[in-house]
Amino acid sequence: MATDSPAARRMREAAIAEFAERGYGASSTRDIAARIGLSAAAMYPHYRSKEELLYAISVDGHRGALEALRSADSATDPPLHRLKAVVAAFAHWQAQHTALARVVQYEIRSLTTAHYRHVRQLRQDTTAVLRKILVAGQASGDFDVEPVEGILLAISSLCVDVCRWFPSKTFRQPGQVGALYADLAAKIVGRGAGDTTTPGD
Amino acid sequence: MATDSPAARRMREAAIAEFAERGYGASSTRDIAARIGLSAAAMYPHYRSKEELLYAISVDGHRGALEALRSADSATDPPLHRLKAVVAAFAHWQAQHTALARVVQYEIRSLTTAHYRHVRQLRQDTTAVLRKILVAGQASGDFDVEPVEGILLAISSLCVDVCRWFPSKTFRQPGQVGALYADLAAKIVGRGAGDTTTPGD
DNA sequence: CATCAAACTAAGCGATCGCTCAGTCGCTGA
DNA sequence: TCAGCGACTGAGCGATCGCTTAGTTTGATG
Repeated sequence: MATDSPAARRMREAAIAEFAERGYGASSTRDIAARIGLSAAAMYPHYRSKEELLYAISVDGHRGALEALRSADSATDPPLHRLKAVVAAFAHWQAQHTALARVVQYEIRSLTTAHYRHVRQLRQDTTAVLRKILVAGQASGDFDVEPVEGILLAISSLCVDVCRWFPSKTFRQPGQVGALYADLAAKIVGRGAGDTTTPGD
Repeated sequence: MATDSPAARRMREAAIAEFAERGYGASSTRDIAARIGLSAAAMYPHYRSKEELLYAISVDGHRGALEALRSADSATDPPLHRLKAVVAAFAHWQAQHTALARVVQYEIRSLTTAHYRHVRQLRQDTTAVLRKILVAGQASGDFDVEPVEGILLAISSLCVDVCRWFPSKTFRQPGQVGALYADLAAKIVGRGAGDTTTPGD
């Protein structure tokens, strides 16, 4: 399907807003189409079904987040610098793309099993970026991250959950969240008093 | 309405399972009733509407979590001990009541504005339990939690998000999560090497 | 200008939604 | 014993759901 045409893109944007606001199950294809002034049937030249629209959004979102993490990382930097950069980028992305992130995080249960499997792979790729850094830091002695999988889970969880509450009364700018979370991650891995510079913010 | 009768309770349990699995908007009153072998109309002697059923569940859940935090706290203990106890209880509750917690955290958008306001108060009460401890620890010099609202948000967020991923491959028991998160909270407030005992696990 | 493909609409399909209503059933207190 | 009441059912209301179909419009291509 031609999911890269301007109309298809606008449909996705409308659907992101609708899905984030009401949830996939409570959103109607009529309301989504109406947001951009089209009739209910206008979706079907671009997406085979409502679920395929969700799938396209979900893949887009997961790829975007993964790309944000990867481009924030630089394997030659010291572990703490890498960790802070990647955590800041992750939290920043979730805050920057709140609506999309909510769809990405909360609506995956509505995907077909085949589509879910693809998306799950992208999620694992994302986690892997952080895991590599933690393992490297543990090996070099820069981090104290035992148990690694637990710390990894917690740091990921922290970043992912940003999309649930952002923006708050005290946090309105994605950069604020990125900076705070980079510092928190540093504290968690046992180097709170170390490098206090946060790349990317 | 007689929302404390055995039938009403069973309806809530069925609805929790359904709402957690599919989301409020995608759940039907027929499917909920069918879970306990009743007809679609059997809900209405107990709840005026589907939304009131969600509201009853939401209030129940928020009260339960709040009570778990409060009964884990003891104002005479040292701040670090209090923090670890309350964080452990919070994370433990989210893990123990995954389905209920998901409804509580993700479906509040489907409440009427009046019902939402009530529930929001309960949420603020819950946050207040943690805030008191952080402020006390900051005042006594036990904690380094600047900015307080940021640290508070992060610790709360960490606990709340447990319901999204629990159980995972490496974390199957609520006590595990409680213990890990108590240690993380201690590291975050700047006393990772201090008291290593975690009450309540 | 004629042709064709793709985007889009109006209408409507069958299914399902939340909810109502008339009536049945079984329990309870006088 | 029996009137009354609340829980519950089966049928069904009007509305809305995802999606299909037939037909119109538009813009690019020969």
